[in-house]
Amino acid sequence: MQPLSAGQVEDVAEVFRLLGEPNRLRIVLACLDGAHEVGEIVERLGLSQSLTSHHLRLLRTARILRAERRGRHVAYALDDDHVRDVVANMVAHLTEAHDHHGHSHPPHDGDLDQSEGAER
Amino acid sequence: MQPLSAGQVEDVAEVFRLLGEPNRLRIVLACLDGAHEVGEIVERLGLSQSLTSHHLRLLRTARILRAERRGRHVAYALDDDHVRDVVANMVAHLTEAHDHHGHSHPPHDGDLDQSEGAER
DNA sequence: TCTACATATGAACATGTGCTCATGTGTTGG
DNA sequence: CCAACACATGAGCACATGTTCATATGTAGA
Repeated sequence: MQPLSAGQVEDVAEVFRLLGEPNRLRIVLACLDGAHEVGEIVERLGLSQSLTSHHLRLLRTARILRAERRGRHVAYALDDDHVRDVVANMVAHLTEAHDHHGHSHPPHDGDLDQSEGAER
Repeated sequence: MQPLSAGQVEDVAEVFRLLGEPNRLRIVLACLDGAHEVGEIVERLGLSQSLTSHHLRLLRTARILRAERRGRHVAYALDDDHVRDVVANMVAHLTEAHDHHGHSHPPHDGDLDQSEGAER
């Protein structure tokens, strides 16, 4: 993999950043199995309509989701399969077989952080 | 893919969030091809030593990177191959063949946003 | 057209986050 | 032990971001 240009790095980072917000990620996850209307998403995730719409706008502008009118409703779906792969990949990795530590990670921190756990 | 628990969603989001900052992403990208000492990273990315260390701490705590002492230096590498796959995946997708729009995306915004481009 | 519905948008606020500056901690060499 | 090097950490600040409240836009039905 050749080194990316500054612009490319920022583009990649932006997609990651948008997926890095729990509510936004839930919205994207909800859209993995096809298009869903806004009302559906609102009800299913328990978010306010306004907040959901704001997040949808960000995801739409970033070309992560795509909007389609259906009567007076609007349905959102993944704009491309890029994100589906990335998200599925991440989820698969994070959920599969590294249960040797609970979901709340213990201190770990490798060989460093020797100062932790004992006040000096 | 079964629905994830709230905690799992937040864990996934946290990894995305950490990768969603350009400098942090650059650090991770620099570590894709093996371990690198902090000084190397600092020089290579042109970031301040302090900032680099702060970012490294976050990446280490999140188990994205792993630290290893080498004399008085410290080398960082990917803690697992999860992230390598995800990042490589994303980079591959984002860099390959969808050049029909430049790196700075034009308005797009699908069928909506009809209010844009004309003051009312 | 008027009303109700479904979604989008703007303003404002609290909180989070990246960055720098200064300083602390740990390690090697003299 | 002491100085120099390599890295880590804490405080503080400017700025970004998530959320809510209020309101606008657009659509379908009577």
